[in-house]
Amino acid sequence: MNSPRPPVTEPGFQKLGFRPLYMQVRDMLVQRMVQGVWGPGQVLPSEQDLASELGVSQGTVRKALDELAAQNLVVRRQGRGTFVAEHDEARILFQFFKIVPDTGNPMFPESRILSSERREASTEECLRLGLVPGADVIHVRRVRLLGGKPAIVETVTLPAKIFPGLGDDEIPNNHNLYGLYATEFGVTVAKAIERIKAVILTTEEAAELGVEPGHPALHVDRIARALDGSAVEWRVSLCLTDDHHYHSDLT
Amino acid sequence: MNSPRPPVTEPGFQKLGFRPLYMQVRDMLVQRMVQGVWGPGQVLPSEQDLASELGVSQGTVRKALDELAAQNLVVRRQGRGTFVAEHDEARILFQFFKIVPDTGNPMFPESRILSSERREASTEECLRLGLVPGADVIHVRRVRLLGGKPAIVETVTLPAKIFPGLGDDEIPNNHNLYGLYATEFGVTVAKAIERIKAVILTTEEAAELGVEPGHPALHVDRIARALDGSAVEWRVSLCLTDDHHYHSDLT
DNA sequence: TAGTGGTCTAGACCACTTC
DNA sequence: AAGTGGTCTAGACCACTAG
Repeated sequence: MNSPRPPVTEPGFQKLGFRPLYMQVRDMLVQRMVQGVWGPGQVLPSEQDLASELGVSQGTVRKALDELAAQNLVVRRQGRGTFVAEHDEARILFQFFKIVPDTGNPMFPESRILSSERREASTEECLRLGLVPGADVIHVRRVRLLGGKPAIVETVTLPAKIFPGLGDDEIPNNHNLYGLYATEFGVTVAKAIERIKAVILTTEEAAELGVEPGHPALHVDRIARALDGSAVEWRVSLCLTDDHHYHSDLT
Repeated sequence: MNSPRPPVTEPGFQKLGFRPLYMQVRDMLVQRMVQGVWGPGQVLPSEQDLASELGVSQGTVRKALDELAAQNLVVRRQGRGTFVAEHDEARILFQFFKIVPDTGNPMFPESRILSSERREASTEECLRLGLVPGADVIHVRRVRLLGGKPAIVETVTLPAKIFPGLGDDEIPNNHNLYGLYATEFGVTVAKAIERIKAVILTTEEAAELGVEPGHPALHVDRIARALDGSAVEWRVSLCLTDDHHYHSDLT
């Protein structure tokens, strides 16, 4: 990558070390985003500049950037440039928030923090978040409102190590947490996996949501991962589905 | 597309009629699959052959095929060729069947047909499937088993017009319906949208699944669409989530 | 007008499969 | 050895944005 003829296809290394150039470029770009060289919302160098810096053709840089755009890690804007993706409400709404009204358009929920505390991680929390035993976690419980009515109660568990100081101050209500992770802690949530079950609400849960005990709800268990693939959040949401549903695209 | 210099960028048409060449190529390839020129599992002409037939460069054909591969409509195999995607169990499992065991690998369910009948579509069925009032539909009810135990009971509603003769004979148990649609009726399911809610099973539903009444379950409402975007199936599934969950990738 | 991403081309060579 | 898709390059031109 640092000589005009890159060493990718040197004889003797074709089998073992073969990695397409554009993948190497893509990985390096991700690495720079992880390191914070380019932060969310900032513009990347132009394709030409990246190409000449890396000693590859523009087409190779383009293919790398196309993949990052497909993963929603960058946003391309013709005539302006390529930007590191932000966790603004628009992105959250289309990528990470799957509860939508049965009729009408998706909307961002209001939020009310119920509690937040810091404590030692349980065995299960260590397992799910990939923590060493004894590590600390931060717990946040909150209710989220849709159309003015409580619709979701959720528990968010975070490794304290990568969110230093979180919870010492008040956590803002009505905040987009992934935006907070990005702006305050330099942590970019890149993808997540959810496991969904149907459950019956307990008396306490029902009270928090303002419905009678015995009401059914979706139990959504999410692990969110950063750019480098490490788990940065475990979130369990209980969602009422009387006026809303979980939207899933099978494409 | 039929002359060496395609008319895409003729002066005077740049604004109004502008459509990138590769999109035109992509749409034509889809159209040919819709028409059955190339059926599921069959190999397409090579990129070079398509390029010279259409009077474009290989790179343009490649970009069109790359998009189709990203949509799972074709499968590319280096050294062999590009094939129209099939609805084999592997594809169903990774693209259309989202209920997976809590521990262990995804598996394809057994199936038991409960009933099938043909009747006039209700107002709601016409709405969901885009049918004209008075059109006929075919109803199939079946129970699906995972690990030998009933886990899903579902109702499948199909426009009779595009599945002529279906239900006259016995519908095979244990069959992959999307494979059946493709091989017997030339209908390729290309994508689907699911709306998921949590519900309490009725006495009858609970009996069919072998659990006590009042049990919670996922209510999965799916509209499946063919290559041309028309709705070809409405499926409502009630899924037990005691040993399984709905898997959702937020990528 | 200058600079960016988007499209399209032509050609070279590599990796993989099949005969 | 021949044919396929996969990678990489170099260069031209178009569409869009901003100063």
